[in-house]
Amino acid sequence: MNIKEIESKWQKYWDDNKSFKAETGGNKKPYYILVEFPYPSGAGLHVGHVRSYTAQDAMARMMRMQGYNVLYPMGWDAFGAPAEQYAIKNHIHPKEAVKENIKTFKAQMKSIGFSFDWDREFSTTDPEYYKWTQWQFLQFYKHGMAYKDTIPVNWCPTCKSVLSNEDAAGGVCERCGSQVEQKEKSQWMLRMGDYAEDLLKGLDDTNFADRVKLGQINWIGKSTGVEVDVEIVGGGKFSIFTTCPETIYGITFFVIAPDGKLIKELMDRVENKDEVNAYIKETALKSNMDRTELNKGKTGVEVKGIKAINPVNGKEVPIFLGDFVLGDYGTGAVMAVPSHDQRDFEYAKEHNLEIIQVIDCGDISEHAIEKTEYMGHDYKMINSEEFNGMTVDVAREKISDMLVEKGLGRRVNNYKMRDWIFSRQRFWGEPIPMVNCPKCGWVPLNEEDLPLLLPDVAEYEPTEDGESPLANITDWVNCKCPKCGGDAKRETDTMPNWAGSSWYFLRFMDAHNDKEFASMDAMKYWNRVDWYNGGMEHTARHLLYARFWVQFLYNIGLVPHKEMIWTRVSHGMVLGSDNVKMSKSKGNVINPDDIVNEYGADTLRTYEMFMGDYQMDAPWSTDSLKGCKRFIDKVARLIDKVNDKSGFTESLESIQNKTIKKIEYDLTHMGYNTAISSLMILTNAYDDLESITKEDYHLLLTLLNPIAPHITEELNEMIGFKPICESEWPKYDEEKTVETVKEIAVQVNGKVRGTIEVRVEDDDNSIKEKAMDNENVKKHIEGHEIVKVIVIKGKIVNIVIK
RNA sequence: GCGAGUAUGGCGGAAUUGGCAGACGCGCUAGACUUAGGAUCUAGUGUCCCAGACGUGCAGGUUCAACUCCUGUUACUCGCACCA
Repeated sequence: MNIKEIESKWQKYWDDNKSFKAETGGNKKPYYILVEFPYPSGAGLHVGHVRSYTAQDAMARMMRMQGYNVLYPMGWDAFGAPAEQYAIKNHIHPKEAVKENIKTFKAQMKSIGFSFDWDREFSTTDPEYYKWTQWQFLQFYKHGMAYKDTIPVNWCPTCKSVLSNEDAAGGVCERCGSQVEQKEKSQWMLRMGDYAEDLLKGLDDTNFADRVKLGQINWIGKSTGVEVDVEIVGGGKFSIFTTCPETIYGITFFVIAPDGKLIKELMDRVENKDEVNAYIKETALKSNMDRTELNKGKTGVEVKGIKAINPVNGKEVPIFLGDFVLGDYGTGAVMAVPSHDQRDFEYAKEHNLEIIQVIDCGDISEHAIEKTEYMGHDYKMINSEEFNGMTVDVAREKISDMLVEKGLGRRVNNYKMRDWIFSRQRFWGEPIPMVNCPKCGWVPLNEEDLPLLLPDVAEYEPTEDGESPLANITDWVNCKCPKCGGDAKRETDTMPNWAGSSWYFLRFMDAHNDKEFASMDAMKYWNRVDWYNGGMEHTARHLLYARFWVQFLYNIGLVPHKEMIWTRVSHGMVLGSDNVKMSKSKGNVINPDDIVNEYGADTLRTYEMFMGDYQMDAPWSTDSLKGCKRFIDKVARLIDKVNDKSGFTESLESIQNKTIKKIEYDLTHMGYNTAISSLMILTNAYDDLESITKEDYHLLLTLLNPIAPHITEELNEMIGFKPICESEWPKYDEEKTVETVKEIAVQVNGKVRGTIEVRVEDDDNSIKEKAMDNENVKKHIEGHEIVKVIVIKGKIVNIVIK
């Protein structure tokens, strides 16, 4: 039989026998392994998918044999712009395109032999699924977690389309190259900002890899500081946020955001309105553009006619507009202390403003000396009235206390993470189940009327003014208000791609439930995702959205844990053989189908596990792939060496036990490459012998099976064993993993001068004697004084001489 | 700029804890078997001035012993980028 036949034979066997079906319940210990479900693009499965799916597949296959009830599901994250674009071009419904793509992806996955439980398969675009995404949105709404707000969006005047930040990179429309503008739009928002602290704390209840936790922490971006009220000369006030209250006596001006609310309020009193308005306009054009290039200098204008008062010393200072201050972070206004903030320093130089040093930490004539440089030193305060002479960290606390006591300020935390903009002006997404009634305002759909289906039409160009294509479909838009029954209009925006992927792992626990998104019983049984693998590019945003979503569901009593994902790891990319990211334009794309056809699925799987450290990027190498093919062939050829003896070959005992232990460790610690290496070593040990027993061979095949499941099942059947996927994982004997006789190195002053054979039972003294007795060692210690001899059992002997 | 990660032969990469650096594989060299070899097998393969010395980006340090720990530094990759 050739490889193709063998592979389809076993794939059919697994399908027919539902070998990998995960039942909810039972006595076995549940274990939930999850890989990120893919976006089924027209390009088909990528070799990068194969890498992580194989890794987790190997883990799943081994753990099933070890007696776990393993849930290893697969589904489709199929809403999104590419399917919509494709559909517009070809005048078909995106669901048709998605159906085709899913078919391709599924066939590809099956041809590689992943042990997914296909009975739990679903797509985020299935009405049975997005019904519950909509239902959950309604819960957000009902708990005051969803609201409408007017915020600027990227707008391409040529394409008449709203663009994502990625599509508007550099301030130019990715599709047509026109200048992107800012347009105000009313959008649905989720109050994710309220969860910042909980999302930070929740990390303690996870086992995420350190670099993943750090990514989350950085994205949340907590900073602790003081919010200070500032009076305006002649009435009025505003607040600023600072993380450096110790520098407050160094304020020489304030800067407010051109896109903030404050300047609008003050506009009546502004003397140079034209200049200020021009600057506001200029900023609007610039915002969201790649500002790096544009901000070599610090632009800004003075707001003439208005002065602010430094709350701690009553000093009157000017107010400026500056686009480096963001309207939507903190209070939209900052105090400027040019002596101790480089950005303020540059601004002051540019606009000829006063610089007052308040920390005696050296020369500031060339650049500011910032917090990172002055904190942690014993620098003393100067020019700060009663705080003069205090060290910086003492002054920091004292000044904060003083501000709070005098009612001038409050200690607060600020977060970079904002509320979640939840509206997309797209057709191919979950419709937001809200109705706008002229009498009742925004009214949620009744839960029993879900799902709110997407209309079945084939034409959906975006509207002239940037509304979602749904706005053109009047039959769909016009509806009755669920509350008063009068004429009303539906919300035409749809949800972002991130919505459906924020809870899909819960659905897998109970995929066919039509009463709930998933039953509490099923979720309690599976407990949480034990092991979640995905790309580094999703460890910040997707994971954060998913955690936020789950924490909300937990708070309203719908899921059993506040964190439903225990371990999160991320894999490296598979690069082209030229060591850069695979892309059509570079012509370095490898199609997994071609590899399966030419070399077989087992070889592809083995190679992708062997190619390098799982967590790091690795370039594709067809030569290396061929090496893995040779290895598989070698394993297959060993069948000719199988003899009639029973039991295991004695001389192999130690290496066999060691290999079992190693594979178990490696497959659960992402050491896939070294797992294969140890299997190669075992194979070579077998190959060195005249013959091996059936048991020997069966063991090797079992150990290799999680990685190369087809050929191992076939060979295993040929020697008369029942299928490996229905067998138990072998057990090793710890005592037998230790070699009784071992060769260790003898060093003299840290340099290897010889080796000796030691037995496990040898004591330090006899090892020492053996070491001193070695011919070459003798030569090196002759005539020298021996200072000491270090014996590390089973490892090394080091003789220190003078 | 900030944060994180990485750096080991010609190449991909090993080295659970500080304990013989280069496992395993690729590539390469020589040979065997062959009508043939892009099959298979055998031997070799870090560098050099080869009884020895030097070698894990670079410069120091700690230690009997450092790829591993500490200090400084360089380059590259990724993420965020005026976050007060």
